[in-house]
Amino acid sequence: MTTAKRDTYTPESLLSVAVQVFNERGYDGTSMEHLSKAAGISKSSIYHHVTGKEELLRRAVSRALDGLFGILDEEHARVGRAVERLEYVVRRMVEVLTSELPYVTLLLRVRGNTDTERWALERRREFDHQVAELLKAAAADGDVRGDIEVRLATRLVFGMINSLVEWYRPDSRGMGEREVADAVAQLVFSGLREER
Amino acid sequence: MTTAKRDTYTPESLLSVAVQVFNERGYDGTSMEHLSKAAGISKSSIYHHVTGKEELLRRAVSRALDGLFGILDEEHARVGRAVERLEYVVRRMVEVLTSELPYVTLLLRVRGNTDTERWALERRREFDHQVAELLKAAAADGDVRGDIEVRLATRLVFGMINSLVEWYRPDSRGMGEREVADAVAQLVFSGLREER
DNA sequence: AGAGTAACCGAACGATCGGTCGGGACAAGG
DNA sequence: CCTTGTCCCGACCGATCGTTCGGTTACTCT
Repeated sequence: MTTAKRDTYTPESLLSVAVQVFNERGYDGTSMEHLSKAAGISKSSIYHHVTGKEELLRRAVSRALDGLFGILDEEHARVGRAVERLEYVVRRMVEVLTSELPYVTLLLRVRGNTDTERWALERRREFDHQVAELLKAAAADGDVRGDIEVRLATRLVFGMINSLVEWYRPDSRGMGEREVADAVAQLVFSGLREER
Repeated sequence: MTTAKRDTYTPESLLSVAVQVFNERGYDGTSMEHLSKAAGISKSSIYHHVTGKEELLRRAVSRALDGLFGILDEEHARVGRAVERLEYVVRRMVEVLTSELPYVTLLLRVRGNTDTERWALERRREFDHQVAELLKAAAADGDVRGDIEVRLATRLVFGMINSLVEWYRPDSRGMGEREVADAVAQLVFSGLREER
């Protein structure tokens, strides 16, 4: 009944080590040798748990994409006024980025050199597109300024949110997930300027 | 007096080819073979023009950093009200990002695996710091909202601007450099919400 | 105790990595 | 003509790449 204590690797626990190294050195810059040192097992032992380097990448970006697409299935993202659904998605994106930080970080850095990477890029584009549709609906409602093109605004907002992976570290005290989500939401909707 | 026609490579012309490939495949994902195919000369010939792969990276990120730091030396970035200097820097950053797109793209993607990369990261941090000081001054003047921490706001604004390298393509008609700069400035200072 | 298997290892594979070497083609200057 | 220097090449270097293989350890179940 009780889960036996595990002092050996599972594909998942190995993944968490690998993703960390991938993010430090870059996927291409990480050798299986690097992974084996970080995991504390031999290079060949890694292949007992996963089929190879690319499977680790695939598992990682899948997890990130599942988190992001999961947002769009939530009730607050599906019903209600478009501008409010948009704000909900923006805040939830911050939450997913922070909670799944290393996996999303890896996702946002794939270049498209392999089939796995190209698939990840395609899924990302699909997600971006769905959020862009939300922004378009909010603009049609007149709740969002119409003088900035929808695609351009989407990209800039995504750029701001996605930049989280470049600097957010969960341990850095004084900057909780909630504070970041508030700041992003305020900046996105009201901008930097002092409220009039 | 007239410059002789050049049908051979110079370090600079080779650099422009190399940077393009670096940005497509990632620096670590690019081999000297890849570069030689793209340049149309043999692998060994590349070493006639540059000392190696890392020099190409160093030249590229130097060019990008020169462009960015150059902004801070300009008159409008040095004199006047802080909030206006900040807006000027933001707009000029967009201009530099677009005009030096491939070089800045490469700069924003270095991971820190080599001495060159670590130096680039250090210079980037220095630039970010100086812009953060500008934002802090604008906040002290009361021209910028005080409820978002300066460092956090700086990072988010940088995230938005730097995301340009992920999607801006100079050939895409209907989206000129000026339009992007306007959109960024409006979004940063006024946000998405319909003006009241 | 013995069988079965999950977890792991060192050694080695062919391929590719960044970089070196000696020399050939060619134009310019004498 | 011959030299000089630029630009380029194929062949090759030792090192490292991701991966495979044969085999050992150690735990589980009967």
